[in-house]
Amino acid sequence: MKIVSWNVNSVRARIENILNYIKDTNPDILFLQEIKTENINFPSEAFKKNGYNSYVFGQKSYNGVAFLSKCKITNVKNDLIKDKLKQSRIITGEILVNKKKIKLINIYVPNGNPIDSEKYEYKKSWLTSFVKKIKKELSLNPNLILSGDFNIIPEEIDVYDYNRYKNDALFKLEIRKKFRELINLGFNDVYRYFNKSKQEYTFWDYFAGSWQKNYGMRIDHFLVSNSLLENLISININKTPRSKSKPSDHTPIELEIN
DNA sequence: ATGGCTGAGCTACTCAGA
Repeated sequence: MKIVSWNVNSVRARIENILNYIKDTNPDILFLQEIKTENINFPSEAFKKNGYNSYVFGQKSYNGVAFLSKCKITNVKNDLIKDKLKQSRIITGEILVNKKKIKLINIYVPNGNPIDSEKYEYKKSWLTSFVKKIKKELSLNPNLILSGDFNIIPEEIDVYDYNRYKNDALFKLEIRKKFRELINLGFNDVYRYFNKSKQEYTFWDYFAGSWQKNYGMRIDHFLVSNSLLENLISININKTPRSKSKPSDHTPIELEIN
């Protein structure tokens, strides 16, 4: 089973890119972030024609997350944590794989820049609530797949020049510590599990030729709980969509499990 | 290099992204 996470930076502006990607790679489930639209304007019909059900937690203009899935996702919810600003950043659901009930958690973590603003405080408190909730979730169901745009660069190797990001909300130590807290609850950063020292990215800025110069960062992640380690087959950052015309600034990360 | 693009909402421009 192939599960993909992709921050599409507007589902409506990206519809052609997404449909082309789906036809090329044939994933079973997609976790989308930054769909930037309300539920009513989500292009569910276009996805339905291509064999996918849509499960949407939208918001006007900003944020918004969704699942696309060939199979049914059950128990879909938007209320995993209480979001202080009522932004659409989490959607969860359940699937059955080889008799294992797996909970899917799709997230779009606040960016948090600039660090001397309320936005940074929001990111910190959001992550604190989230880590706390995930600890509880793990005690209820040990089989968790947690993925999305974390807006966290885990380590120095995960960005083209970490010195430039020391005081950035994506790389500040107290933010990276939140990521480590999650891992320490009993998760694996799947990309790093398979690639101990490889340097690859999932995001490149639109400006200053960042893509051409490979000035990127790895901020989109798949975390799976320890109980699912035996089910992992592979993980791949697929850079092709970022090279296309009118791309998202993020590219998909693809997980294969059995 | 704290923005050089890009998208949404809306029709001139701000806000947000990372």
